[in-house]
Amino acid sequence: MRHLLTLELIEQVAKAGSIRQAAENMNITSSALNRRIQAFEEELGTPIFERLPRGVRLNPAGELLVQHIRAQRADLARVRSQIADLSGVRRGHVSIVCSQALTPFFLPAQIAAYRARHPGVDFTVRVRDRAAAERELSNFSADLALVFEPVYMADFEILHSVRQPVYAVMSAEHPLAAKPDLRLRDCLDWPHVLPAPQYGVRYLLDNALRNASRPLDPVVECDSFEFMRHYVLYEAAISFQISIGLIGAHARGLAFRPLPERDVPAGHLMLGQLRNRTLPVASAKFAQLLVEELDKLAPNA
Amino acid sequence: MRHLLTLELIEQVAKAGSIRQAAENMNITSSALNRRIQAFEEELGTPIFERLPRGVRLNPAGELLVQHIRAQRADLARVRSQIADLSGVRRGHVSIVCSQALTPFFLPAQIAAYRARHPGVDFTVRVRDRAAAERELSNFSADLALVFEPVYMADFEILHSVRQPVYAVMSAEHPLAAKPDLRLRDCLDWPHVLPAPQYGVRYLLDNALRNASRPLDPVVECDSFEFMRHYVLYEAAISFQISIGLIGAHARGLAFRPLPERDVPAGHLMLGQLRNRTLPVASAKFAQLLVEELDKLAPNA
DNA sequence: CCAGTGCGCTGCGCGGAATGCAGCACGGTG
DNA sequence: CACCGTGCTGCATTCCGCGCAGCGCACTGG
Repeated sequence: MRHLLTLELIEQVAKAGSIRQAAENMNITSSALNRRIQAFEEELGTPIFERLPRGVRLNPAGELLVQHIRAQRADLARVRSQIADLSGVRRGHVSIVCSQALTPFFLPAQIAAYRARHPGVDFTVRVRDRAAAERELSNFSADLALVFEPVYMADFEILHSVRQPVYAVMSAEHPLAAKPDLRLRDCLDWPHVLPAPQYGVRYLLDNALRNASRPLDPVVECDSFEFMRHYVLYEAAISFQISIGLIGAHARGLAFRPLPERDVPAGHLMLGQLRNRTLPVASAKFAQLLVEELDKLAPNA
Repeated sequence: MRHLLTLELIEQVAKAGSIRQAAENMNITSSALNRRIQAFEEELGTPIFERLPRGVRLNPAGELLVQHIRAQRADLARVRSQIADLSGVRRGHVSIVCSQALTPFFLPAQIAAYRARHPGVDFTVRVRDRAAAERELSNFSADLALVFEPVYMADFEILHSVRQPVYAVMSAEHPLAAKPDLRLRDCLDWPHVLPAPQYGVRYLLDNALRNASRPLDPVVECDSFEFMRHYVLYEAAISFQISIGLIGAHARGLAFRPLPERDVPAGHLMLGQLRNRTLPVASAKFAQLLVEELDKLAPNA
């Protein structure tokens, strides 16, 4: 959009940290860019960049402005999507950021189902830990976030929430696979494979054992749940995940058993968006679909 | 703001209903304006105006776009206000639309109190009936609405609500001024002076008497509450208003007595804004002040 | 200590985009 | 039928924004 060019340039300068660098990226000369910025600051009545010896940085006013710029672009995209919607065929784009647990089964199935009804809509899916996911919402670089145990930033607006107890995951031949009343301490008798601390499952386990005599002592700590699911097939170890990522897993020789909530409280898988933002048509409809399907999955809060 | 010029022109054309007319208003030639619009439609990929023999009119896509333009301008104003707020002194503008009951006492007092603390903030106050008030919120032509018995449009977000029983208003010498247990039917024995049907007080009275044997039979129907307050000093008639507009009125020879709620249910005076909108700093702070003061006035819901 | 580097910024001359002017076709009006 | 007001377009002009080259500055590293 032509009329937002200056704003886009400002955003680029903020990202690059230098006028010359940004000018390079946008294929104009630094002088032209410099003058645009000066003209804009003149018009606004206040500088938006601090001039540093090695470049520029946004000042607080600039931070506010850049947030506005992102909101503008996102809202324009929404308007275009609504206009496209008027003319019959639904087109559009949905950008969603999610926790790893959603990648093996749930999200692919939902996106495919949605695309079967609206082939004109395409998707961007990014896997991020819970902190990064919320950051991407604030950036307007994602429309929706489907995150396990989000960190509750102020501008994360919850659209739906489902309880997700923590499951112990092991090989189907593992002795614990058949034990009645599986407890967390039983699992800790065996080598255990844990997600890195930035993940929600780990957070819940850490909390559960904060005052316990037996600390966690992972033989493998890693940031891939797929890795962990496969690892327990090679060593008689225990891993931990939430159920939504385990659908269909027993077909691959895995067993998974819920941990009692008196040992590890259930976490919450939450669908959210940036507070007060109006989503594009496609994203809003997809969010609606997700809410329905999540509700079917676990009708409790 | 330079970069929004095209958008502003589009809005002007929409308002004027003709390119030539809008061009005149904005001091450019119609050809220049015409080409800007064509270029914009080209860029957007769809027309935004219907071409009619006597001018142009927004098509649905254009309606969406104009709403976006208004939102964009309002949000930019918010950003500027927040930036101004960074630099210490609060400056800004508050645009509020209200029911007539607020004009004699409450709103002047609140605005003066706010301006005593923040002299850099100026105000626009417009008196509108409850339907028009909500329309002005949607337009972004008002930040806040303080309305008696709003019509509950979907995008009216309630910030605060206070109960406001209906009072009978009469001359201090009127026989009913001293009657214990004043009932609505007592009032109807006398000539009565009523607000026009679009006002909340009238709406409540109409509802209360829908199935009654005695219909309303106003000797004067009018759209000025000030007129009605003064009229009852000249004829031994009864009028009806809510208490917030009557503060200080007994000093002027008026008496006012609450009607029991079994006769006329209390209405609600509501402070609201456009749903999901982030208000400029000054407006948000003023809204906060209003909430506190309304709450002091009547701590019940 | 002093070139070297990368930065923001500015004077200058040019090219293209936006403007204004005049005029076209069209449709409703009286 | 003439007449008006509309959206739209060809053409000359103007002027805004661009790239080029170069300045002064602050930091860096040999």
